[in-house]
Amino acid sequence: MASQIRVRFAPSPTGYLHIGGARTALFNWLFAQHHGGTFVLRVEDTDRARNTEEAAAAIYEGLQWLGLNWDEGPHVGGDFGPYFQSQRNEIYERYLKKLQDAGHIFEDQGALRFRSPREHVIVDDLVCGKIDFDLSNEQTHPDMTVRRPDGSWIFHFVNVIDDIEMKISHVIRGEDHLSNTPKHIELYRALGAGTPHFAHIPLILNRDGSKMSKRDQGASVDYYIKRGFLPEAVRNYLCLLGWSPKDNREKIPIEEIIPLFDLNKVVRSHATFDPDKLHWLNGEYARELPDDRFQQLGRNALRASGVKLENFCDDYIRAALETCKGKINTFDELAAYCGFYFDDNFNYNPEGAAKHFTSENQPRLVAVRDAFAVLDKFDAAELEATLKATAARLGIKPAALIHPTRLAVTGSNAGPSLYHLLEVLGKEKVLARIDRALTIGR
RNA sequence: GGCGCGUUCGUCUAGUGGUUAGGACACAGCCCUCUCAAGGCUGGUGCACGGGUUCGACUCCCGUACGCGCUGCCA
Repeated sequence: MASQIRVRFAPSPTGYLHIGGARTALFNWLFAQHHGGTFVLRVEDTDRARNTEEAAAAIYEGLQWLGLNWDEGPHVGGDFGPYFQSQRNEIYERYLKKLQDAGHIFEDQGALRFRSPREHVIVDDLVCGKIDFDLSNEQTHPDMTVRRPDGSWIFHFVNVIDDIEMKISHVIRGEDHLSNTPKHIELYRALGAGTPHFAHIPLILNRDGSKMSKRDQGASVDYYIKRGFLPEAVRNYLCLLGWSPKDNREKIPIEEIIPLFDLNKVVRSHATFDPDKLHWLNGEYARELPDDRFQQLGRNALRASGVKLENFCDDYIRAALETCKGKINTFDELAAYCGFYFDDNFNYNPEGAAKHFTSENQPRLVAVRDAFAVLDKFDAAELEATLKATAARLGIKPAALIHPTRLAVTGSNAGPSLYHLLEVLGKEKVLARIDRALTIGR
């Protein structure tokens, strides 16, 4: 038996999916998943119907990336369409007529307004609790406009009608709509429709307490797609913003969140978006990625950074990426981390060069080079043994050789395991790079 | 201005009258270690303020402050 739970995400096609909108969509989706209900996507394009498809594409892309697939809406259809407000004019006309016939509508300079009954309206919110709004004062609560003189519709009106028509059972939306809710309820009543359940979820703010807006870095889901974040990590992080499993877990698979998710566990206060924590959580997911997916995402990231992978053979790329597993948090860090595999003309880290390319280390590096040069097997185990033997012969600690060698072949003080990286690079490149360092380093 | 919501470490949160106020990110130190990560250990920082109620308040009530939202012929 199908559940009667129906929720919707109703974005305006702005050309990007806001991180707060994504979280609202996520909570709706989770609620639907939890109850075996239906998740509807509706595009609220009352105002700017022109480039709707194009502007909505970014929203589809963001939702799909996060795995928030809708059961009804654009592309997938459904029994309550169309799912674009710009195509629902007849429905709105019909409802307007109904209100007009009942005497709820009056004209004001060409615009149409809904006459408020002017009473107290109790909003019984699933997150915020019961709230009493006093709408009796016309000065503070003017009659809302439902239609502009040019015939276009106002959000409050069409939003309510669509929720009625689409049989939405739970309206889960941002807290910025809480104060609008009593007006909406007046409309439901005037239309003789039952009111849905409401749940207003707290807003996501910037570090400085301001509302995240389009201009803020990281306010768009697209930002995380481009920066090589993992959708499951972003989704997990978003779940933790305003909701908690209450058992101290942070990293939770979505399959485990679904049965746990409930509106009454949604926090009432605003949340500040913390990029650091997302970064950490992404690393948690990145570290346990299956090899094939890591390889795929790694290659994508390198190509996006301008690395010409076509100039290298597949085994080499594979081996190179293998040494990076578990080392990066987001894939946009990859090029900086292992770009040396694909570029012989890298620069040396200045601090590192000052510290390790010293006259004292010069002969040591030569010793390493010579030891490596006579090796037949150029694998990690052999390289490690050789380097350590060389250190012992010189009467110094392996570290005294390791650091200059790493800098010489990678240009950096940090990176993948030295012995493995040397193996991947291969004898020819390793020797050439040490030679280059010996020239430049003096 | 009016109305509404909110306020536990810097941040996300647990906590529903009696707790050494817990966890996580970030930060610092130590351990491990071929670097960097990861991992382990340790540490510091918190109940906005003022009144009540109560034997006892982070928890309940009132007020103040601060933040946010709404107050559009934006959504």
